[in-house]
Amino acid sequence: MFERRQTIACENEAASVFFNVVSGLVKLSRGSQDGRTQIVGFRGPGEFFAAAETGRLTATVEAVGRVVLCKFSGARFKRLMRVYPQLSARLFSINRRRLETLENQLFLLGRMTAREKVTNFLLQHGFDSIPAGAPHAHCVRLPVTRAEIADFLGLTTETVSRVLASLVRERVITVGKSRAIHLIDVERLQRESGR
Amino acid sequence: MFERRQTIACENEAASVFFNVVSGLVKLSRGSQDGRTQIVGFRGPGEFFAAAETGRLTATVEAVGRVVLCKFSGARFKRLMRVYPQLSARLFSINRRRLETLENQLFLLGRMTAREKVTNFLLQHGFDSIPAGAPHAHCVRLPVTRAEIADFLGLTTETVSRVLASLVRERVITVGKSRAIHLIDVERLQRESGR
DNA sequence: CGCTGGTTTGAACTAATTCAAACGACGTGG
DNA sequence: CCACGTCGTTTGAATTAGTTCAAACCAGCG
Repeated sequence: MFERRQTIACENEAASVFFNVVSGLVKLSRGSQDGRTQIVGFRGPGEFFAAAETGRLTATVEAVGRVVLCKFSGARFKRLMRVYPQLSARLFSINRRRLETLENQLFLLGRMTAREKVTNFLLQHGFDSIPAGAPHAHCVRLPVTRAEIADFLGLTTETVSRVLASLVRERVITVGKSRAIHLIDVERLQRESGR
Repeated sequence: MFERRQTIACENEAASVFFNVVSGLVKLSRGSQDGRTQIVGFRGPGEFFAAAETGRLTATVEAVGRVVLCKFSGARFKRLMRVYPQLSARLFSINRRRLETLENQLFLLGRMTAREKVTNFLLQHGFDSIPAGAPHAHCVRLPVTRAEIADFLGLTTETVSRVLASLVRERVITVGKSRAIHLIDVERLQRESGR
């Protein structure tokens, strides 16, 4: 169990462990000395993150909100792998999917405009998005701050804020209190999301 | 066997295959309708690329120079997996390493300056780099064009060219004919490579 | 010798950043 | 319940890194 903002594990930290997210959301990020950081992924309920065979984390893990985790030691995890052979195949296919996700993100970071980045984010990360009654009014509850969105998209908070503001002006979305965002014109978002 | 510029397989193409690179270099890339492309990786001799279980490639594969490949059909590959169980473990750990590489690339694309991107590229992709006699004069033979470097680093050819020019002006590197680049001041490059 | 594909260079432009300030939401404690 | 402080968000103005467009240049090659 970790509170908002708490660091769960650090980049390069020696730790032969496997964590499963029970509830809440964590972010995995890379940083440089001078303070720049890039979020390389989020993990929600049912998802996991783990140290490589080398026993080192490739990213810093931090709680986005209140988070409950289930921790397996390296040894215990190996035991599980032996008992459930299909687990190994499952991990393999999850890793494959993650590679694809990261490739997508490479295109996003390297080739998309700020607007495209943000619309993509809105469409993909409706973390607990509710496809509310009306077909054209999905509500996305974003548990992350503008700064975190920025660190994920390779932008600044200001730019994220400005893009959202312009989307509001154009009646494509509306932003409510406490990080709620309503997607009004999903089709338009999709058209503008590039790719 | 494929010649320079030849497309070996296309993004989303249905193809249950596994390719091993025997000699030469291929690039994996993602593209959008409007022509933007982002290279998501290179594969050199001894490395492989394959379709996911879904049987679709996640990227377009193109020959960088003349390339010799060894192709395994999906069925044949599965047979190999059964015969050599350690192969599966090996693939797993390679995928893990690839995840880490892509995470690095995310930071590079999202948070580094053009200069840092290029210096990183020079240091990492000495494809057939010769640690020549002198300790401070590594020679990198780049088999890729400026445009390809740009597509890998999320820049334009012009920017890549300009950064290289400025590195030459500052006597950190020299560029020879036919894509040879000599790294004069490796220490400086490392210092400037960010991270 | 003259193409062709790749590279370099310059000048103008623009998307996104930086810096600064005001604003709003939310929880805490008086 | 309200005042206060903190943290996050928004907005504006100025700046800049990188792009775009255009042209010249260069190397390799038939």
